[in-house]
Amino acid sequence: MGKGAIVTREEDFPRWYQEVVAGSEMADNGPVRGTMVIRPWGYGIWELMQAELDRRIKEAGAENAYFPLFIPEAFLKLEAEHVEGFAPELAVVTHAGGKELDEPLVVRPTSETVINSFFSKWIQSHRDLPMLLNQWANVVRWELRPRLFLRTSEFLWQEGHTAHATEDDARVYALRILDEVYRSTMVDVLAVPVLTGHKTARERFAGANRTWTCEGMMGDGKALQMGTSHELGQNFSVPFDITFSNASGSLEHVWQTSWGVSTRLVGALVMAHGDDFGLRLPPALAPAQVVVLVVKDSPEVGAAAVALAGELRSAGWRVRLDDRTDTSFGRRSVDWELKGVPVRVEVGPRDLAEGNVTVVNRHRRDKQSVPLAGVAGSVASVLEAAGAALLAEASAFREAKTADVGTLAEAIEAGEPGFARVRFGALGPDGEDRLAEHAITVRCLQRPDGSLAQPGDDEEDLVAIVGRSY
RNA sequence: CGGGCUGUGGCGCAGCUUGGUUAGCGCGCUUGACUGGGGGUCAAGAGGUCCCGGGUUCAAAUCCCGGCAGCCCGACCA
Repeated sequence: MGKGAIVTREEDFPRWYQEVVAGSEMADNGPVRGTMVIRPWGYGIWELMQAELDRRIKEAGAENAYFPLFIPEAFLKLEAEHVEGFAPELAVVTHAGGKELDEPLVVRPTSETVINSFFSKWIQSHRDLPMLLNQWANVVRWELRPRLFLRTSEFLWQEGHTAHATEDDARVYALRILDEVYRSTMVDVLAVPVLTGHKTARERFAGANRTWTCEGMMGDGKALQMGTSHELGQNFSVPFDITFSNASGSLEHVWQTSWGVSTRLVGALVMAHGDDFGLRLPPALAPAQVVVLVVKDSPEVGAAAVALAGELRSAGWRVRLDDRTDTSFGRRSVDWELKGVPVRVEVGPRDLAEGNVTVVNRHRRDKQSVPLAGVAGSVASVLEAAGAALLAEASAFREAKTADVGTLAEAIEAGEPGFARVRFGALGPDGEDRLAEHAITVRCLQRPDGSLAQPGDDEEDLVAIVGRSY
């Protein structure tokens, strides 16, 4: 890969990605196409992201559990829309134990059906509600056209599944997850601004009454659905017979939600913040926040680098010491730049002779000479400002690429390179079909002020955010 | 399943129109030297069933026929 490999241009994105976070095996894994390989650096980013999500999920009251990978085919068929939505992308096991199975087993594409089969046993009384479960697992969807991280045939995710006594409870919880877990992680941790809203009937999850979504804009102006939270109504509780005795002793079906985000978020992070020189990581998600680089080997330089790394570590930062002087300095510094490490501290004989080191800010790509005693402070100020700076940059970018329009034709024009905001009713009855002819979809619906739709709202009066998507 | 396109060392490609010595180039890899403040320079070297099968020809990576594989754009989607 030469200089100027870009993530902000779609066609260069996968190659770029592979070098830093992914293996090169995705499209080259024999018959198992489009599965996922994540290199250690990328997985380190995922682990940090996962910890942030997991903490918020627990704060929202859900507990982690684990359910089977294999699902009897009959389970999926219980909910008609659900099976119809997933049928084409199912991987099915027909043989096991050396013989053909009586009933094929589906490798889970999502776990509503297995989990609900347990909910029906576990839930008896209103005292069992709400039941709030989450599972970290990998799922398989045989995608027609996989794309590294953004749409792999196998992916790691978290899927939450809940059961509530009333429709209102379920909706409130779905929205709580959307805001306090998803939006919060995306904005505050990934530093990626998102629009929240709900999907049109055409775009929503198979089996949901309402799908809430977080939509981000990537560096090429395309949208990425970064997470969803569904109100499932009683669509699963009726066929799976999940009932409870209410306070007055009569039997009712539960109201449910499900919600998930995946390793796609790693893709979102790269696509939203990457520049011509590689990844740019918000410090919260950087496996190494600072790398101390030995420019050229000498006893003084080596000792100073070790001391600095120790000092920064005890200040609480994740620090890597790079003293591999058998590799050229240029190579190593470009490596860390490509990986997106927010700060590099370069210790070389020339600076050191004057009592200085060089502190490089990856996001802004500027460097300054700093006295040894001031390094900790200088590093801290870069790291503390970096997340907000990335968020501000991405927000400004999205705003610049978003147009308010009044007609379908204008929405198509503005939706090609970015987003268009248009009154949903203005698109007309076949509006979504017309948009689709230009590979444009309604990403979400919101109230004109950007807030979430409320139960009584007339959909025609909501604003549609339209654009091209991954 | 529609619409474009491509198969040539590990990766990316040129060569094919107009057949002709030993199939080139960049990156990567190995060894050595000089280096080291931005994927450094120089030298030497390893690595090829030109996707497969058949045909035309004195001669095929190149032309013809038939296969196979893969990619991109759409439909599906966290």
